Amino acid sequence: MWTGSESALVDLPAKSACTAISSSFVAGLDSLLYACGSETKSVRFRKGTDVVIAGSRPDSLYVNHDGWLYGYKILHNGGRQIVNFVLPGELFGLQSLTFTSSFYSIATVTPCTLSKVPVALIDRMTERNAKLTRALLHAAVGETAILGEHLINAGRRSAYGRVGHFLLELFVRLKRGGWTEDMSFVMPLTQELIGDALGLSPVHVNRTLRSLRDDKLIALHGRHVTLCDFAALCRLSDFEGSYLGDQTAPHDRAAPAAAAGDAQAIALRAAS
Amino acid sequence: MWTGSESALVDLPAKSACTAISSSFVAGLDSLLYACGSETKSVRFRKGTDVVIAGSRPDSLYVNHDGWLYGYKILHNGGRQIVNFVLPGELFGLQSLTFTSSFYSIATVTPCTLSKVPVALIDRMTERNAKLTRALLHAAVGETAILGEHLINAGRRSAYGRVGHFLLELFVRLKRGGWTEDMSFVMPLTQELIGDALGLSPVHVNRTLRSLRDDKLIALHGRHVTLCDFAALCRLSDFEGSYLGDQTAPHDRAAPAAAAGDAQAIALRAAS
DNA sequence: CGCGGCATTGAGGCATATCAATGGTCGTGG
DNA sequence: CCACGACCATTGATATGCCTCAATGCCGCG
Repeated sequence: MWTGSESALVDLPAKSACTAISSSFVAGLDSLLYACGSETKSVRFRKGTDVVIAGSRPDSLYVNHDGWLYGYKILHNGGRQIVNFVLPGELFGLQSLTFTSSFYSIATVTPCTLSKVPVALIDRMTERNAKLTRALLHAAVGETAILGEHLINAGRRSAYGRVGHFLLELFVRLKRGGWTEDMSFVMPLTQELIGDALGLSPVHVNRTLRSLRDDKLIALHGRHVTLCDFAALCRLSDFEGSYLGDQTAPHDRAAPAAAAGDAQAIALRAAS
Repeated sequence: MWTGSESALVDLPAKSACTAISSSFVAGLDSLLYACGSETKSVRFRKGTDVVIAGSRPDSLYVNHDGWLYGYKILHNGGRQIVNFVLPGELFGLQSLTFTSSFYSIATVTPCTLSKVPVALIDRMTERNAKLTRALLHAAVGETAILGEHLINAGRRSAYGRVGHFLLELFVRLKRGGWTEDMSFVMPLTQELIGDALGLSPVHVNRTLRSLRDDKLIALHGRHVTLCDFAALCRLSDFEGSYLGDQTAPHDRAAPAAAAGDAQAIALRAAS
């Protein structure tokens, strides 16, 4: 077992917020933030606090610069289901554009710096600015792709497959923003959180992680996760990452010069 | 057991396609269909056929007029997960706007009349028409809400709760389009399809339906489902239908004259 | 009339949940 | 610097919800 200090790991490694935002697959959003800086507030939250409460009237869309959050719902039998994690550089709260109340609570896992954009502002801008609206549309569609994959996870995969798939997805999403190092990353989640995301009990998450470790597929050192055999993990969990990346809009496909990695630049242009 | 002829049930009751479409919560789309009728093709599919194949390059967005379809994915262990059902008056294929390949196959349950709108056309229109783009955005966000609820279903509810929740959701979604009668509706699904949607085996779906029937919560007569105790069903399955309806956009909330039921008219105006 | 698809029911097995106990690590305060 | 408490990971033992296999019967259709 790894025994070094972990204090530096709870607060994620420092990175330029700018890098984190622009690497988001909804990168168009940072143009938005610049365009209306006066109405957009930067806010900080400590770890373990609720940013949005289920049932309340939502009034903002958020860009998460550097922390981890999760959206969840409590059932009346006491169970909790985590619907999605919000990683550094990703946004959340799109539902506030369409619905009059929040379905999920959103809580922080780590300390977070968030940009808070009033819905009213977004609403005003989308009336005129079709390109911004398109960027938001792509973000929403990207979210459906991720949720669909989570549904497949919970519905039809074994615990082994679920945990494997989960780690692979985190890795790919973090890699986009440069939050990985080689084949490893920092995961500030408890096994209970993982269980609530995958529909497993915390002790079974523990046993499953142990199996993955015994099978030399992953390595754990404190909060550091290393994927030792990426290909084998993909195989056992039916992971096929295209639902995460490859965010090239149809009209961009026509321009062969635009490589997949340019999605960021494209979205930037789109929201100008 | 109900023994009447079922031939009329497999082909769902005839209704004006126009009614069906405009009752969709993405009602803005029918304006689109009118606006560019020449490029939009109306197509028919027999029951049990694939409309979209997973992995292929998607080139169209579809409006489903009168049938039932489902989106699914096959895992390499042979399992199938159904991600969503497409009911009469709903649209599908939004992912083609953002991704270069389809993640799911889409198949028909019943005969279907579909309007097929080329992505290129949508793409051209969304460049200029912010209101259409907003309608699509709202459709996409609505889809995330439904998928999130399905995830909660598969992850944290018992079989009993899942089936109950599933029937309630179908009822509410069908009711929007006028496809219900009192507390009952026609459900052209096999128990195997239900199982693949909920992450259950077909035999367990059968036993669960029997329990619900024994408990006088539902009644089944052939393909007719009747909800005998709506309130009790909601309680046991944590059902709270606001994630389905209530699709009032933020800027519409400001106008108190716009009741929830006017969402249709609003979207119509929006895409004009 | 026979065949195929689907619902139904029983029996037994397995994956995962639940309950319970232990120990490690960290933060806090004396 | 040490003692304490909170939180989390870990492991064992037991319980159970759901799955799998298997057989039967119903119904519609060719």
